[in-house]
Amino acid sequence: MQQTKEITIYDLAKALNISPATVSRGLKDHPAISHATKKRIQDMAREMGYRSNNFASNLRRQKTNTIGVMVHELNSSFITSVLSGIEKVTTAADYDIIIAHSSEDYKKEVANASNLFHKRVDGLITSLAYNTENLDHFEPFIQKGIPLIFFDRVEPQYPGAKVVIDNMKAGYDVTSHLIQQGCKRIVHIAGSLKRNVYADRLKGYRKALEKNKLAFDESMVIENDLSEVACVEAAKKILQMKPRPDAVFACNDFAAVVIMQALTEQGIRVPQDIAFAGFNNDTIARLSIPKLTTVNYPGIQMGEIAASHLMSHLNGESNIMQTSTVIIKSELIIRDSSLRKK
Amino acid sequence: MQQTKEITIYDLAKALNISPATVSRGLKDHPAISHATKKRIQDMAREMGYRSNNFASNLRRQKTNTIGVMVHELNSSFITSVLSGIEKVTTAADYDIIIAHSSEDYKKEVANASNLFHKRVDGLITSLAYNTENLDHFEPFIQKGIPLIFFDRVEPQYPGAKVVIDNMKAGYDVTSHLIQQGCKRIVHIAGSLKRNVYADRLKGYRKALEKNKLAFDESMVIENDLSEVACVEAAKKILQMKPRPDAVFACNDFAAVVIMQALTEQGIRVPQDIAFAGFNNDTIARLSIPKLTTVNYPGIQMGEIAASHLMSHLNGESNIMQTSTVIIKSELIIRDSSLRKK
DNA sequence: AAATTTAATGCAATCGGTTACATTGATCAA
DNA sequence: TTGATCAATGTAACCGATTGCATTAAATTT
Repeated sequence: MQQTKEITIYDLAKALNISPATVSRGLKDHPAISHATKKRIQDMAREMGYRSNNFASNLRRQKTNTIGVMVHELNSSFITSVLSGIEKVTTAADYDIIIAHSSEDYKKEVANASNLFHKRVDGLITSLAYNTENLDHFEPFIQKGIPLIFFDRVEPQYPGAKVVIDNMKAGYDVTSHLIQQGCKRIVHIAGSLKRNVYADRLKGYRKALEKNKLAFDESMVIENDLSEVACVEAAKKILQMKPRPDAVFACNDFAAVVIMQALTEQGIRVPQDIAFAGFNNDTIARLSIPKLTTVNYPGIQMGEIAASHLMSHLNGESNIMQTSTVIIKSELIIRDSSLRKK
Repeated sequence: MQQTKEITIYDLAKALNISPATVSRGLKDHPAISHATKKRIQDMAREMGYRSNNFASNLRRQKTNTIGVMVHELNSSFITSVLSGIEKVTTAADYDIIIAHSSEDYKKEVANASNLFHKRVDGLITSLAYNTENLDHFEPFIQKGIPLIFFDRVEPQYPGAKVVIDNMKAGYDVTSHLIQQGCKRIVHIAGSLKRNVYADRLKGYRKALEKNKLAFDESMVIENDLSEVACVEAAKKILQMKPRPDAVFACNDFAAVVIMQALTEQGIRVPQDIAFAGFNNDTIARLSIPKLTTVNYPGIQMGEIAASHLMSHLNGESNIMQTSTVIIKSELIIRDSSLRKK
């Protein structure tokens, strides 16, 4: 608790009998400072326990070297992959990141945006919350010309930079696969259809049905918030459907596993009675019994691409507003939950 | 991209023909400012799109109103619960939090600590990484009197504030439960025994064996990093043990489920042939088949307690260095994976 | 009416780095 | 020898909000 007084470059300057300017330069390897002086400065800094004051520096430089990352949740392996992709790139470019999560809540997303804005991040990477209604909270960033890049859950109308996968194609692929396995009555569990990712997967689902001359039945699509409670509810609904569906394509792995479990408890066999497919390739997809067919989401790559676009914009090497949407490849991973033919 | 010039309190002052000091006070509801003036200031601020400069403020106040939270991973529901507990308390106290995660890597933990130190957080809440060897990287905080509070994974030697559960008791309870279910050859999957949480659970395991007059067999304890690969490896080892074990008590749910799945694939029935218990009550414990017996970790409460201790220290209401260890209650959750008797 | 208290606002120094623009002394070319 | 060039360092003005200490005017007391 001895509350050592904070050492500043002025203290170092006095101790070394040189000017604060020289100290400042010496600490950051400025070319004009002689090697000998640099060493003296750095040694003294270490000895006296100096730590630079970021605020003073940021205040003067009008730059924070920090970027904000806003996500809807932390607890999916997709999101943590994206984060690690972002971190890899930003760390290399000597930027810090501040992670904010909205717990899928629009209001909290708004609060987080405002917070990051006041923390003066140099740029922002974002995936929208489940129930985000508009992009007004990003206006301040746009006004000040702070670069913005959306990934995964994006707003189709927004004209700026986005990094996504082709959700329609992925939805199409999953559904086609189920059809190939002999399924004809496929339930689709969708998240909020306001979100591009869910709306597009539904489109892909419909397209696959059409292509295979299967009728689209509105009552086979269940839109909910993908929570455990909602999925247990959905499972009940599925049990009551007549004739019974022979496949479930859920918009994420968690939902798929919850429903799969609820049905298994009722004595339904997977995949023989009902085949299952999820989305995201979360850890749980490998740990369920049977293992879950899903779509691999290249999270790390997504994070890397988003971050490196942002970095190159900040370096003036490119303009993010001219960057069109980047679409990353995803891939279907077939596992036991949908394999009815060998 | 119009890069509007940043508005400062000086601009507001000029526009309103008053002093910057009054503007500063008016913006933060200082009692000495008249109601009318306050309103004029706040209206003008809104109109001109003013945003306060945190750096200038922090620099002047020598305080950031930000606390750092360092965790080993983000992808467990235990950790996200702790975070939400912390957020609840800090938000109410008007503090921001910066979350840093080490991906279970000591080096990254060191880097994060240094980063947060330079960001000048007013306090730090931490759970150690898997392979953290010492607490040297916290020295700077201690030197400057920045309050520090550890939770969950703590260093027993550290004399300051800690929030933990009674891991020994929890380990004892789990093991006793398995024994009650008729298990006599119980494998224990431990994480790094350098970490208190794992070492203590092992102690509890041994104590329960002793109490029930079962011999402790070193070869029944497998210490690994709890990764998927290591657990698959462990499952193989278990298969080769003769006579075959009749229970597995793993130090987290993920490990338990991975091993359970690997054994199930070999035709072993759970819980009849081998009973299972995990730890943490992660989501996956409810989604596995059979559902997993585990120990509930009161994450939210842990976060709340850690944060509120920190807040009251920062408010000068108490001294964190005098706070002894806080032990929170955990509880055994019995599910199908260990129920051999009804 | 004079003295005192209270309310509202202003002045100016301060927080600690950064950097454009000197300054100094030394080295080199002519 | 003189002027030019260069390397190394110094000077001082920022960046924007905060706050102790005035100051002024209005309200209240004596």
